[in-house]
Amino acid sequence: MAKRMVSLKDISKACGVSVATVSKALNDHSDISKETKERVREIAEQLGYHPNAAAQALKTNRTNNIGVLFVDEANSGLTHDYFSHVLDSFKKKAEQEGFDITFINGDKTRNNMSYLSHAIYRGFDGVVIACVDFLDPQVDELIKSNIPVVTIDHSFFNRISIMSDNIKGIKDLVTYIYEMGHRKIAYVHGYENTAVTQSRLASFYNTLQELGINVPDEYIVGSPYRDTEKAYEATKKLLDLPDPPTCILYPDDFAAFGGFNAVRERNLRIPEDISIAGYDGIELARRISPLMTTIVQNTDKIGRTAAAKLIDLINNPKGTLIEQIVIEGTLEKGESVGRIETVK
Amino acid sequence: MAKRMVSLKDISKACGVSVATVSKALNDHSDISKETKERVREIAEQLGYHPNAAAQALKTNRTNNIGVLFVDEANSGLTHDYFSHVLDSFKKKAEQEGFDITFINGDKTRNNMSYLSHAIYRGFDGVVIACVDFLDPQVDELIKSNIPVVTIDHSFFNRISIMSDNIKGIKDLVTYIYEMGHRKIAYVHGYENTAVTQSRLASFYNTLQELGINVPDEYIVGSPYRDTEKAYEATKKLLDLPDPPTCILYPDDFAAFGGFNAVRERNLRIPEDISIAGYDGIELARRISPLMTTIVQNTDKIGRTAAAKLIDLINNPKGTLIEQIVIEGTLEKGESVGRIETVK
DNA sequence: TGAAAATACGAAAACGATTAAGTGTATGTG
DNA sequence: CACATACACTTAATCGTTTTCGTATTTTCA
Repeated sequence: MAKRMVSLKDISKACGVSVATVSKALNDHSDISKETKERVREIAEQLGYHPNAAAQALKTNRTNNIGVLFVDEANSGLTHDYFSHVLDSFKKKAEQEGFDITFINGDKTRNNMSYLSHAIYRGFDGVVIACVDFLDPQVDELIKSNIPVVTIDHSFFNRISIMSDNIKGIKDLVTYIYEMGHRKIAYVHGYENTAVTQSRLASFYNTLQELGINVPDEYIVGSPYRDTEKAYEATKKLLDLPDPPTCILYPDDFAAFGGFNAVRERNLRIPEDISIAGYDGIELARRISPLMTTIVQNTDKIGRTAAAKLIDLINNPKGTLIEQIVIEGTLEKGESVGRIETVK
Repeated sequence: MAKRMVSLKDISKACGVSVATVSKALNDHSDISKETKERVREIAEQLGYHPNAAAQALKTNRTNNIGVLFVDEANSGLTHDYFSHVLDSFKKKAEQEGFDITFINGDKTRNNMSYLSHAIYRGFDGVVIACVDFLDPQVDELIKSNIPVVTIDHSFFNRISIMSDNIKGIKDLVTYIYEMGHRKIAYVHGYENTAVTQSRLASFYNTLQELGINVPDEYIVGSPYRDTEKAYEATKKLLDLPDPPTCILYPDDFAAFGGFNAVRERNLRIPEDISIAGYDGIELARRISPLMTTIVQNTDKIGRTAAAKLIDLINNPKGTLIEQIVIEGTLEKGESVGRIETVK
């Protein structure tokens, strides 16, 4: 950064017009003649001019930069399969619209900045939040600020949120499992402090109730998201039950692989002896045989919609309607849930 | 962003001192009295002051922002397991040092900005490049610019680069396989236009030669990185050979799972009937049984080192020595390579 | 032809921060 | 007591843009 940048002033000198004119020419204002515009642009090109984002931001209060807050409990936002896909899609859409993406973090080095402080400091035009502990007061502070915000997988009063359709997802999954003949269905669910878990669990109960099936309490166990080890242990307990389930649902595909391990350890076959279903539809789940029965999240649409809505809100702070958008996943039948005789 | 920010001027008024004094107080300059500093800080806090990154950047030519260029052939830098881990580690280290992370992209909306233009526009203090087509002229332009650069997994004359140790990785892996009794070892390698592939392939040949084993040409086949399907097909061909290998290496764990599929389809057991080895050590490879025999990349160290070196270079543009740093992975023995009788 | 309107450009302030140089006061020194 | 030094500030310029308000020139049209 040692080299001085070429600025409007340099172009102005080279062109013999004022700085104001150069600025307007480059921004295609209507009060500059065609000839001048062309000349200015040409010289700008020759001189290797690049606008200075900082100066622009300072003057216009617009950074064309979106802050991203992605922190999960394991502190691995980026390596989280589901969220990295969502983020990737978000990023693509945002870039198409001329926005850059910068991560928000609670800066420890400076004045121990809060998320909000950081966002203000960087002057983000808007912020997308996902995969965080929504109970964190810092997150709350950010959400309640007057920076345009979109949240993913958690809804807030008076904010735009994009949610994957967990109700329908679980319903589709359970219904399919039911149709395959299963009546003894267990659910290793993620921990319940999140909206996601709550809706899935509710949907699980509702769907089975509608189907006229009752679920023994011991079929419902908690295990952290993305934890193969805990899922493995939970699975063994389920298999040891006097009346074990014929099919087990997991919080996500990762955890479901833990289930695979437990089942194989018992020398049981999937899906002949026991059926397993995941959630999310991560790449490997759809590649490793037996192909996982799962709900494939539409991460692409989630990310894209989040970006579109946020940008909409940025450009139109008053006119954009606050809504909660739900995006459906699709059932991937796979091979890990098998058809069984309905004994009943 | 409608609200006007509280600026130094506001503090200055409230404190009854000049703006300069406020600035210096906040930056802990030595020519401000202790009492004034405290008073200024207190009032700044009360007023909810946040520095303005744009103004600071404009004045100081420092953004405390690092640009990240991550684009792979599938255009999915973020969802790429290995790189997302490296990036995550890079990000953590950079944040610790007070830097933010912003993605570089070839902006289509503005003047079809090149990577370099984008970097200049945003005034990145430095740039990290990985996972890209290093033959792309735009990448070349960026690397040759006078912006501090660190590259990952590709080395350039006169630039700092961080590379995972592919030579040693393959050597360790092959040696282990040899020690397990295997003499007929095939290698489904990634495509050869990258430095990574070249060193691995070279190391494969060298190691086996040192061990006194010769490799039939038909044991060496190319297949894209992270492509289970192609690896699956390649594996079937290898298994159909008149004298099939007893162990197959893959470009990465993803591809190795493709091998798993092919092997299982033939009703062969891993590792009793055939052995398989991956590369990278992705999470699932170390969780799904049979545990994959693989080289676990030290993504944490790679990312951390890249960040440390880049920041070093930023703070010390002349004094930092240009070097190529190689970071070793570790052999994960796993269960997918079995011991066999050496028939010879 | 003369006034109004359109056209093309410029001057200057402003955004929020940093910093070199200058100013006035208190303290120390011989 | 005179002078140098240290201390604690302030003044003012500056970073690169944008934008409001003028102004000078040309065009339009009754």
